[in-house]
Amino acid sequence: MKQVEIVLNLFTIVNEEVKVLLIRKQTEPYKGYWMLPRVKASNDASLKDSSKLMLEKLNFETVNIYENNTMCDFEREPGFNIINVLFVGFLDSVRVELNKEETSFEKEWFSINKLPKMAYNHFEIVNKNIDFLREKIKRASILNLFFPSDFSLPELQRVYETLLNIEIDRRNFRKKFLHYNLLEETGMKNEDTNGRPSKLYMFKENYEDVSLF
Amino acid sequence: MKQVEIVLNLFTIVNEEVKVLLIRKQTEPYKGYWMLPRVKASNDASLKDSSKLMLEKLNFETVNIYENNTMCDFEREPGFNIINVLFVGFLDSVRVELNKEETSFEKEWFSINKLPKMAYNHFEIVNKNIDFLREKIKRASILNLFFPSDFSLPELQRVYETLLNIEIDRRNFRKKFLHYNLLEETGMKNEDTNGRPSKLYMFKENYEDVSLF
DNA sequence: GCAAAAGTGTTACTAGTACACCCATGC
DNA sequence: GCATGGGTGTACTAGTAACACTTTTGC
Repeated sequence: MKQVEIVLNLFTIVNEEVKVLLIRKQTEPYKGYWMLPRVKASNDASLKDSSKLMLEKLNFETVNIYENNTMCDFEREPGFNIINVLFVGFLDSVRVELNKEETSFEKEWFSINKLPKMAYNHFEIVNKNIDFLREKIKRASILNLFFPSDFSLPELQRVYETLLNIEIDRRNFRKKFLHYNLLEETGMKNEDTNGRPSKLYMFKENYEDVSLF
Repeated sequence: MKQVEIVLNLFTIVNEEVKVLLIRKQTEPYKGYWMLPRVKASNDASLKDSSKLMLEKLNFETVNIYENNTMCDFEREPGFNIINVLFVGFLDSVRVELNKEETSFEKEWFSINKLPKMAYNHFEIVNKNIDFLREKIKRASILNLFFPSDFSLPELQRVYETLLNIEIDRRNFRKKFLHYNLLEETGMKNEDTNGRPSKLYMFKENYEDVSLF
């Protein structure tokens, strides 16, 4: 037998820490373990549509997700070939904050450095997706999907510094993104800060794909 | 119902043209059309293993293949959700030459600029995989998988010039690859040429991932 | 010895890095 | 008015791009 599972891996960055959204498994096997949100691939909908439905169940509606790859969990059940189709999304802290409300299942954001015991091969999956993310932010190509709108350059910089584990000069970081003509100002400012409010940006409709790091 | 198909997309470059391997479909639907080699995902083997089997059937044994992504062909048959798992490989002209022998099915290398009528969504798949390839050769990360050994720098350069549709200075191209310490000489030379034989190289076991283009 | 393709080094320019001061806001 | 974080310009350094001649082979 064969089974196709859609696995959703949502990332965010809070206080310089990369975090993933996990939910608590309520049934055996692996009862009480944490896992990535998942759903069986529907026969009546495309993979993308099924994953959108899953996002809605988690109360995220405006998150862009990106299909990464598949992973075969051939070991899980003898005679069963389980194929995980991986979707990755990236949320800013505002969207995470809006999602604090109660759900029927336990959910929590875990730092990728302090992951709990996870069900199935989900630990492996998270690591694969982190690599995917790390690689993707090195080029401009799909950054607009990960960062839909309303981010400040210091915020964006923290994402880079955290994920790539490097330190970047603020002025040079600005220069890079503005020089390559990737961004436009929204005209808004982020006032929820101690110091001077930061300008908010969004990616342009069309920009050239360049290598950033 | 749900069905998982492994689709194999082999590329090569001959005379500055990017080519893909297609086989002729012998049964309805799309009888007589060309298609990518494919196989149903086995219940008794991982996706990777199934794809290796398919390679053997095509008489390619030493080709590295790389999993790209999935594509959902939800429209193909009403009530059927067909999930294509895409594998991509890259062959040098020597391996292509070795594969000229007869097979029970018709196979042919088509230039990506002159593709024939193709079955299902395979045209779309080929284009997605070309983009994948194009993106991958811009970084060092998995170049060693695409170019396992025994290539000359002029050959490699032609791949870049063709796929990226640019012209590169020979000296600067060499400098880039040698400076980043990606390659080592095999000590062999390619004698099958008109002019001076070219040194053959291979990628080192370990090299740093850098942005090349 | 001539045609064909490969190998090599130097200079000019462009892009990236390092660095310090001023600015807007909250308390 | 001071603490906090954001925004800006310039000089220097390193990496990329442009360029011509020599070398090795086959015929």
